[in-house]
Amino acid sequence: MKIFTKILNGNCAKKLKELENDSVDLVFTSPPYADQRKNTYGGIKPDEYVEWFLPISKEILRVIKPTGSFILNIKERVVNGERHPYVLELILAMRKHGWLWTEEFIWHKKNSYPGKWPNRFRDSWERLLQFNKNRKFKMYQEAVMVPMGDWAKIRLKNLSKTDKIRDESKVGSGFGKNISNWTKRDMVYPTNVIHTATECNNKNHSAAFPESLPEWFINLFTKKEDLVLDPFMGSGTTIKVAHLLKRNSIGIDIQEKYCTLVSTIIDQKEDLLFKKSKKNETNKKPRG
Amino acid sequence: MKIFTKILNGNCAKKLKELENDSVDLVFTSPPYADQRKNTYGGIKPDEYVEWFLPISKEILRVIKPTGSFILNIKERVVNGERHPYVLELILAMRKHGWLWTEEFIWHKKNSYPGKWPNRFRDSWERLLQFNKNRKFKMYQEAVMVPMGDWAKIRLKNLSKTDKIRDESKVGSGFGKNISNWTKRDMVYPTNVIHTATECNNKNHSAAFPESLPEWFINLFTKKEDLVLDPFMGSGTTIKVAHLLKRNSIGIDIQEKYCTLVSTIIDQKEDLLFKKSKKNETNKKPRG
DNA sequence: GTTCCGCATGAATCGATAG
DNA sequence: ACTATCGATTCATGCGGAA
Repeated sequence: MKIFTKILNGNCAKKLKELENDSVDLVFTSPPYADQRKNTYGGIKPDEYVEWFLPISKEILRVIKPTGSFILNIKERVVNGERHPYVLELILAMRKHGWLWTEEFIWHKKNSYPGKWPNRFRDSWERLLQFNKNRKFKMYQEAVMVPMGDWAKIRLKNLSKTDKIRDESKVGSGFGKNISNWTKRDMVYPTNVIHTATECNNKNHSAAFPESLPEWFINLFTKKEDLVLDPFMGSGTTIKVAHLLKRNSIGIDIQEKYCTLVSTIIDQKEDLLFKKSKKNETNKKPRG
Repeated sequence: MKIFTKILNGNCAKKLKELENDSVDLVFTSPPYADQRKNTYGGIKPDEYVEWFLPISKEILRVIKPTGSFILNIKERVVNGERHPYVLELILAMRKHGWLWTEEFIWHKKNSYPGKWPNRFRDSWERLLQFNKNRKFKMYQEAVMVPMGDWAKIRLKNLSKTDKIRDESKVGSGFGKNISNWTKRDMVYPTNVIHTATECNNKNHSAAFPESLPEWFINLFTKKEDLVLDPFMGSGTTIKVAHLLKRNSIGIDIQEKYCTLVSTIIDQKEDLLFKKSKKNETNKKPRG
């Protein structure tokens, strides 16, 4: 099984034109938010954000497979004490151009940026918007099942303490039966709220999101040898995870240094895969 | 201190006209979602939702104080496999009519039990949209401070049955010691993600949300003797909590049976307060 | 080999000050 | 009046060094 990883350096609106129609299984990306990343993307103004993003979303719509999914990680800024509506406007605009707004996952960032303001608490969540070309898309739900977590444990404990069978009728819909099934299994399906901490430990290169985020969506929407695309690659978290999970991938970034960096890392990993017998040459802490 | 609780029976668009300008400190409500509660509100169609809600939101804008807040609990339905955009359109429309969209809190319903559909996981969150008349509004942030900014941990601390279970993957390792650390540590401000278990304790009538939800916002945005309004009262959770927290309140509902029921409950509680020889201070720190 | 403490560091936001 | 920049605020996390 040979996996390819393509890194393209340039403006993604242009570079996307080089890709074929209906060829990508999953687009997972986190574009620069409005007024952020000024040094690299020129800091798109909130009022111009939709206009800036629409041409890119059109290209993504072209290159994605009818069965593919587009996950867009984005959050609106506060402007003059108010949430700026550009994300809402973007969703509506993308729908007009043919995208289906299938779902909105919530990424709950447990360690969000600190701060206290008179009118506001810390913003600790971001949107993960799912768009599709078609009502029928591929989704491998079993790939992201989780060990039965807090919910089930607490729930089961409470149930066992009180009575199991009586109260179920009120809640309805065979609640009790399902419960007993779940106790036999160890895995349950997750919900549409994902909680992960942001990684603040990278000394060399800060990633916008932790690896577990693209990992979850790559497992959910692709299988091995499928094609993953990140048109705003940045430090390459998506691409690296895709490679690790044996998915083909294409990353695009406007900054050459990121492209070089990610290429190097991917090459190193390929090397490691080859030399898998000698596992101790990594930069991991040598025990003793 | 004499607290009043007014229950109005009728269509809220009309009944709201009886209220005075700039008189309400907090509106907390959960309107019927599109296509829900067909028997009472005629099952508003998603496509007509904005049109239906706008006259009501205008009245709310009129009666709310310049320093007041409007918390709208709402979530869009899935229609034909796609999230319907009526909530997004509503936010944009309300902004055009003068509302400020200050914040979007996320209510994470932690114990909504797992479930799945072919293309969809369990939906375990809802929007709590905050709208304001003015950039300057009242917010009593200290009233909702928590020991270490995570509600889940609070819950774990309070639930002595389950105090061995940790929210995340970190198991073992002196969990009990950590608990004692939490109690020593100072109070911190929460974030804009609210975790609450969905309570299933209402025997007679299903409430849209647990009491802890309006409690949090009433504590955050009002002080004692302020006025709380819920124009879609339903089973009256908001009104009951407001009364408990010594806030004046007005509840409106189109169904007479709800109005009668809530009135009865409030009266009963007043009786209890009398007979209990006023030993009723909660463990919350009193304000004002 | 553990456990514990100290420290740096984030897709931030507000209000004040300066041009 | 409007934009641009700066300082103050604040907390979960994971690392490294120390007991």
